[in-house]
Amino acid sequence: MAVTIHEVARGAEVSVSTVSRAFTVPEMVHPETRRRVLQVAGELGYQPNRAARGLVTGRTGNIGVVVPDVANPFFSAVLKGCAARAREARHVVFLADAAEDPRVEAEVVGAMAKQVDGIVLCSPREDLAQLERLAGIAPLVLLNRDVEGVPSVLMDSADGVRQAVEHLGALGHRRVAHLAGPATSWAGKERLRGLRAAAPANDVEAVELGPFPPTFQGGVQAADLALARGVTAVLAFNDLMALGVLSRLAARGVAVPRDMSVVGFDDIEMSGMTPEPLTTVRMPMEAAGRAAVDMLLDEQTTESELQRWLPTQLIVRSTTTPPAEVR
Amino acid sequence: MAVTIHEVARGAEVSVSTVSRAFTVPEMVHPETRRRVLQVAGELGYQPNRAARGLVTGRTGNIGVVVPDVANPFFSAVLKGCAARAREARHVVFLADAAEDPRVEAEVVGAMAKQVDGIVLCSPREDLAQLERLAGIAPLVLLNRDVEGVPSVLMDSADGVRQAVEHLGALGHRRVAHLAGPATSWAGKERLRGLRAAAPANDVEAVELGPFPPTFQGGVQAADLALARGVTAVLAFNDLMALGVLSRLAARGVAVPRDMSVVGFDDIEMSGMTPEPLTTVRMPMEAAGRAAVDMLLDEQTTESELQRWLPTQLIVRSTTTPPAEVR
DNA sequence: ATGAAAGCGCTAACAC
DNA sequence: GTGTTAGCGCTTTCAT
Repeated sequence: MAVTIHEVARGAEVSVSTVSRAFTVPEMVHPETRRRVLQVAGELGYQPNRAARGLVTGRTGNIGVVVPDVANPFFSAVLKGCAARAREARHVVFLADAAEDPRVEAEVVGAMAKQVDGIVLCSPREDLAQLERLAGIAPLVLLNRDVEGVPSVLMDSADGVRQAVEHLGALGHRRVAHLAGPATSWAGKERLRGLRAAAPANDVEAVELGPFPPTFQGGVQAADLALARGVTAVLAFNDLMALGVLSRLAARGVAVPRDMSVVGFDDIEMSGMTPEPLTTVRMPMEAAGRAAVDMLLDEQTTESELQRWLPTQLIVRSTTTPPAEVR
Repeated sequence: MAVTIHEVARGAEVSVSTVSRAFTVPEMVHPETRRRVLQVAGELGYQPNRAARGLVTGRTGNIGVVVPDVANPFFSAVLKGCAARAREARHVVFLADAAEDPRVEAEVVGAMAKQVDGIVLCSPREDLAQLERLAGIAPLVLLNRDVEGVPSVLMDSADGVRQAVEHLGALGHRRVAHLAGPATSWAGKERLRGLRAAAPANDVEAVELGPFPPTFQGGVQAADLALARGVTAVLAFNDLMALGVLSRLAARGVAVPRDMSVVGFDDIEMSGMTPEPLTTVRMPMEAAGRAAVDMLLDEQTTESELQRWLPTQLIVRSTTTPPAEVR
C-alpha cells in the first residue's frame, strides 16, 4: 500500500495537520518543523493522494480533454498544448477519445465531470442543445466551436481563407475550388464565410465543393470534382485532404505547381511530414490547447473574456504559381 | 455542487448503502428497489464520484499513460489504442507527455502513482535502475522496452528487419544501409540485432550508419552518408527519417525507386500521409496500446505472461526495386 | 434485502 | 505554530 500522511506524521513526530500544512501552506509551519517533515516525507517517498485531497477541497487538480480522434495530428498537437499547460499548473490531464461520435462525447463528459476541474472539448460534433446541457454539468471550454455563453478558443480560419484567396487572386487565379469537410464543422462554416467574403473582393470565383470526408481519400475524391469544374486552384479542408488531392492529381497527370495550385489547412509541418512544399494556412493548434487550459484555470475567464481568438497564417510555398493562362 | 449518493438515497427513500449496492452489486438489491433507485438516479443525473470510490476500494478506475511526445504519430496511435481499451473496461486514461525528458518521465510516474491502477510507460528513456525503482511505486507495463521482471509489450522489430532484408536480398540488393535512431532506443537495438542476424543469411552486407535524430532532418542528414557509402537500399529508423531520406535523395537527383530503395518503420499510413508508396515495416502501435492496458487490467499478468510480443509486417510498395546492376 | 456505522487519505475550521 | 476533530462521497462489514 502507498505511504499515507499518517506515517509521515508519525515519522516526523508531528500531527497530520502539520504535515498537511507543510505541503499546502508551508509558511504556516515553523521552518525547522517543515524541514523535518519534508525530510521524512522524502525518505518515505510520500506524495499526497490527490483524489483524497480533491474530495475535501473540491478541486481535483485534473483537467479533462476530449478529442474526436487522438491519432489525428491536428488534435494530438492540441493535446500536446493542453498537456504542457496543465503540467505548468501542476495539473494532470484526463484524456478521452470520442471516436468521432457525438454520443460518446456526451457520455465521457458526464463520466469525467466529477473528477476534473474543467473540460476542454475539441471540435465537438454535438448539437447546440447537448452542448448547452454539458456546459451545465462541468466547466467547459470549447475549442473550434462557438456557443453563446460558453467560453471558447477559436482560430481565425476565416482570415486564413482571406489570406489564401488574396494570395491566389494576386497571382491571377480566377476560379478556385473550396473542398469542404464535414458539414457540421464549425471551422468549415467559418472558412466558407471567409471565402464568400474574400472571393468577390479579390475578383475570384469560388466553386464550393463537398462535403467530403476530411481524409486522404476524401481528397482523392474531391480532386476529380475540382478537375471537372475547371478551377486553377483548390483550397482543401485540411492537410490530409490536400495530400489526397495532390496524390490524385499526380495520378491523373496534372502537374501540381504548374497546372493546379493546392492550399491546405492545419499545417502538419511540425512533424516534418509535409511531403512536398504544400502551401498551407497554419493553425496554431498547440497554442490553442494551451489557451483552452488557461481559460479553465483562470477563474475570471467565465465572467470577462469568453472567447479567445487565435490568428492563423498563410505559409506560402512553391506549389502556388500563377495559372497557365496568366503566365 | 454535484449530486451525491445521499440525495439519491433520500429521493428513493432508501439508505445510501442500498443506492451504492444498486450500482455496484445490483443482484443484491430487490429488483423493485433497484428500479426505483436507478430511476431517481437517472432523473437527478447522479454519477458515482469515482475518486471517492477509489478512496475506499483502492482501485481508481484510471490508467496512466506516459509518452515521450504526444504529437509523434507513433505515440498518438499507441495512445489511441490505450484509450480505446481503457474505455471498454470503463476506465479513464491519465495522459502525461514527458517531453522526451527522462527526468520528467520519472516525475510524472510519481505524481500519477496514487491516482491510477497502473501505468503504461511508452519507450521510456530512463536508465535501468530508475525503471526498476518506478516499477516499485506503481504497477507498470513497459512498451517498447524490456526490463527483467517488469511486464512489457514488445513489437518484433527484429523480425521486421529480417523480412525487409530478405525482401531486398531477393531483389538482388547486396549493400544496404541501416540508419540508426537514438542510441538508447530499445527498438533500435532490436533492429540492429535483427539486421546482423539476417544480413549474412541473405547475402547482403549491412552498412550501419548513425545514430541520427529520429526526425525528418535526421533522414536528410543520413541520406548523404548513405549515398557516400554506395549502398543500393536503406533501412530508416522510422517513417519520418525515411521521408527525410526521400526528400534529400530527390534534391540530389537520385531517383528513388530506380537508383535507391528506401524502407521505413512505424508505418504512418493510417493517417493517409505516406506521400509516396514507401515500403515500410508496419508496427502494430494501436494494438500495442490495447495490449498494454490489457496487461494492466489483467491481474494474472504479473505472475504468468510477462511479455507480450506483437508481430510486425513488411508492406512492400513500388519503391523497392532491384538495384541497377541486377536489372 | 436493507440499514447503521466505520473509515479510505486528506484538509479546514477550531481550539490551544 | 501545532494538535484535535469533523467531514468530503463513497463502499463495506456487521447487524437486523
